[in-house]
Amino acid sequence: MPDQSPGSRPTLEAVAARAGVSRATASRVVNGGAGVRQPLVDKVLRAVEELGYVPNHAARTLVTRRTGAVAVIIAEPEIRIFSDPFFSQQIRGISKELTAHDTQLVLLLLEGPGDFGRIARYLAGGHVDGALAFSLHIDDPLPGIIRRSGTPTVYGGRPSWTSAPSDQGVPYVDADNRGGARAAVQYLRDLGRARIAHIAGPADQTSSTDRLDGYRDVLLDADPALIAEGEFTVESGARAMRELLDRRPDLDAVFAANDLMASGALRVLRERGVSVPDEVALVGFDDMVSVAEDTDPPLTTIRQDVEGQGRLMARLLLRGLDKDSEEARAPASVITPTTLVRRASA
Amino acid sequence: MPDQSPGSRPTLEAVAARAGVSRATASRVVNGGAGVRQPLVDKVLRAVEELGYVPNHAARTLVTRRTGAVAVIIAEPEIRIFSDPFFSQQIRGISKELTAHDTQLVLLLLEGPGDFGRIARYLAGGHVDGALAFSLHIDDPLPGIIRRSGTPTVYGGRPSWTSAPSDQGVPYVDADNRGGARAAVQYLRDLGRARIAHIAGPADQTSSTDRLDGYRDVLLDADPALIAEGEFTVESGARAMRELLDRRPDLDAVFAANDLMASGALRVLRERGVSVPDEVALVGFDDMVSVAEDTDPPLTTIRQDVEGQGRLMARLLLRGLDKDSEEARAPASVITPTTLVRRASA
DNA sequence: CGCCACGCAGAGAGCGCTCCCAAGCACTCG
DNA sequence: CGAGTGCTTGGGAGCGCTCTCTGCGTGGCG
Repeated sequence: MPDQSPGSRPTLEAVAARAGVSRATASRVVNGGAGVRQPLVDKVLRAVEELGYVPNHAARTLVTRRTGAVAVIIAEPEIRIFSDPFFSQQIRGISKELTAHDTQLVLLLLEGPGDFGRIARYLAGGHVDGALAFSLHIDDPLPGIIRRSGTPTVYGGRPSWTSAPSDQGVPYVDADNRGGARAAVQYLRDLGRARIAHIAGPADQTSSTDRLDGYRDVLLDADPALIAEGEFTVESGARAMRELLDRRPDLDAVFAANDLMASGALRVLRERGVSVPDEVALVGFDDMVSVAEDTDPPLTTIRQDVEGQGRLMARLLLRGLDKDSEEARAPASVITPTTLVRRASA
Repeated sequence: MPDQSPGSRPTLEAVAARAGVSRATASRVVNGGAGVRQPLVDKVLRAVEELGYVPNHAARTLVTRRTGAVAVIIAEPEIRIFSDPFFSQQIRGISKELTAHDTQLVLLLLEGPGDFGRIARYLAGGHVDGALAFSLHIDDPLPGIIRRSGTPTVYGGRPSWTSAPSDQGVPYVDADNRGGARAAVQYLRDLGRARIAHIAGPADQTSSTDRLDGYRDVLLDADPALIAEGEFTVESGARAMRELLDRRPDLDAVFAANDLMASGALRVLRERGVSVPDEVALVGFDDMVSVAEDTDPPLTTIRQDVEGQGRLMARLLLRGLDKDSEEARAPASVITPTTLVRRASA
């Protein structure tokens, strides 16, 4: 086959010459062939085949002003991205969707707090058509940078400056954290548990606060002593559980804001000889792969479709990008449903 | 008047005009300013600043034939990328190194077995200057595709068709799997264990076979019944452990080819009331974050510097790319050392 | 004081592609 | 039978940037 002729690759010009047509016609064929008569289409296609022609992306971008690439920006401190399959799954979903639309995925990981300048420059440089951004903490400088760069962006997780799920300003995709939390606590209460504690996530993330809100929705008058804060890690979950146990030894249920913390809590419970779910019922959140199912006992938890969220983000973005009417690019946010998964811990 | 009409970004032409120099001079300044007198440099820089000029990447690529981007190709079935922080860490290292060299990271996840064509087209399209590829199983079509595309590539993990670590053909970075395994088994033997079992990984990956080889290096005459195969997952580790226990109830140590399988094995051991490390000593591999330390008891394991490997891969690739002497681009492979981390399981 | 050499700036030619516009052409309709 | 209509096709002008090559100014040196 026409392997790489060492050095330069064939150009459209070459294809056109070989097919005996003009460059314009060759271009039309390569881009779908609309409005070109069949015999010519075939000829061009054959030439493409024979020459092993592949369009030069840079040249195309230069004139069309579309890069066919989307940035995925992850501005998360080292820790979480390691222990959390969350991003991997999210990215998998994004990748699926982008691939289906022939769009490339440029990964932008923030390297330290001084790295925002690079991101800003990159976005401003028009290297990508749009962006997908994650992990916004309160006061995160990223949204400002993104807005200023004018890059169409869909956020993963409700950005902190949006007030309500119905906020129309910035498009984002998020699980129904509040509703899920509500379901979890409701479930515990239906089980007859009366002193339901909550291990919350970091207060500067909306997923934490939304879940906490859900907890409070059900337990309007919850004792503050029943609430402890962790950082979404196993260790912090263990610590929070100890606090809780010390403050309210009489608690009979725990709703942890994620499975990692739930598993930490579980360990502490076991250490202290508290039986789960008999003495204390435990519910997590996320249905995290290779965590929720692998604890002992397996975790009852709230499942969210992380990969689906990734797909959705990409879809929303691409839709906004496709809109030829530049104005109509205001995709609405989407809240994805959660479901309670019953296992043995509650 | 030399303002940006909202929509189109300023070009070099505009900068040059504003600075009162030619486009060529402006270009020189933007690219380092070598051979341009100071006053002019300043003028151009000021113009850049005032106009908010950012070079158009596509135009630059078109003429320089360098994209300033590198592809990271992950051809792994869904499962592992989710449960395994391996890739995340590796990518973190890669990202660090690439960022330091102002190079972008394009993530190429293989979506299903039919997706190789896309990868091939992408590489052939010259979208990237080089590639970093992972997870090659035996008979993986990827290497062929990559080779044919002529894309300079560094592999992560020893590709199966290389025979020895000293193989000079394809540059790769890998941990000293064999040496690490040797150390693990040696350690168990020094502990006085006589019937050391091994839970191996999938036979079609070199990391598995290399670790198995290391095991055999120490236990030259190991009973085949002491070896079971898993798939690097918790569940498969548990299954393998059951097999092993059924076949050789007298075993007094287990070396698992990764921590995930070790943790699965641990669960089974606990279920069967076998005490670890007293009755059976257990050693894992990888020192996987939020696994090795979080099991009960914590895992003694072989640590490898995954992030460092990622950095190394990127560095090797970039070095090969930088070499202006096109011929000299044959970076050697690197084997990174492993260390034994003593915890409670052995 | 004049000539040569060298350093620095500008002009211009593309890189490969898309897309506008006009030319060509077969048909149809009046 | 001529003009009109609608498709195809080709020509050509750039997209924004780099880079070679030329030209000019200046300084050094004979």
